[in-house]
Amino acid sequence: MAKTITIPGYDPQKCELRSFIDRVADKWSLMIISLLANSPDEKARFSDLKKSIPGISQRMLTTTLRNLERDGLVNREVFAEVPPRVEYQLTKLGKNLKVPVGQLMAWIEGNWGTIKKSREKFDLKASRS
Amino acid sequence: MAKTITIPGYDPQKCELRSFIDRVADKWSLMIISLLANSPDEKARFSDLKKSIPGISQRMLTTTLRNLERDGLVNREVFAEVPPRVEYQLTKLGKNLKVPVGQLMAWIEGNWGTIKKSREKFDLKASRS
DNA sequence: CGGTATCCGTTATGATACTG
DNA sequence: CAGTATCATAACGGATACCG
Repeated sequence: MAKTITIPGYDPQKCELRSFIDRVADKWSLMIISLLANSPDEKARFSDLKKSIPGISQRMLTTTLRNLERDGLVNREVFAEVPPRVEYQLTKLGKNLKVPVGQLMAWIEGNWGTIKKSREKFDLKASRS
Repeated sequence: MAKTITIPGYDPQKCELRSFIDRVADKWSLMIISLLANSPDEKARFSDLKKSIPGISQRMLTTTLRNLERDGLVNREVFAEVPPRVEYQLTKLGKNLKVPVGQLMAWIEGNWGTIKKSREKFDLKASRS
């Protein structure tokens, strides 16, 4: 009979982990959080973010920032200027998240080579069958 | 003129960060890694994982495990028994990833309440416009 | 500059049925 | 038990056009 594995201090039924994973783990969020974390004052304007993230569309940048704002990770400040300026800054909660996210990014950076090799090996083996 | 923000020690052009984020950050991977990390011996069989992850379909569990295996994070061992038994175990690399993933999960666990409140507040404000 | 609205193809994922 | 195969559909996300 199958055993249920449990994670200490975490109940998958109670905490809808998935809801948050969908945020941290979507296509652009981690990237945006890392960029903000490494900006002066942990703050950047829309166009800077757009320029700093290769391949992101305006639509997705807007959408992702809104979601981060909704989660209280990012603050949005509009300046009444012409042309308009909008700045995004990590909130206290966002700055806090910076730590684990930074460690994850560092891990990826450090192990990317190994992962790539593993993928090649796996794909090669798969193609021979 | 827009400034490009850079992350120290990480070049978005060189390391295809996105490829890996897509893995760690997809719908089920973090969950599976955490479960394996908290299993005895960091090892569990297919049916245990299935039972421990509310809502996952058999297809997605298979797919996700294959991808984790491809990245060298998880090892798959088939036992020639009837009925068959298949065990998945974190590799050395996977055990290593455990650390940053665990911290992220702990962060989520600790801040989930705050995030939920922020969402409610945001949605309420949005509905009044 | 920093959006929003719309259209639309691609991908991700669930349901279901079948298999060694 | 642990898959695979097939189908259907929902969600994602890019391109484009337009606006304050």
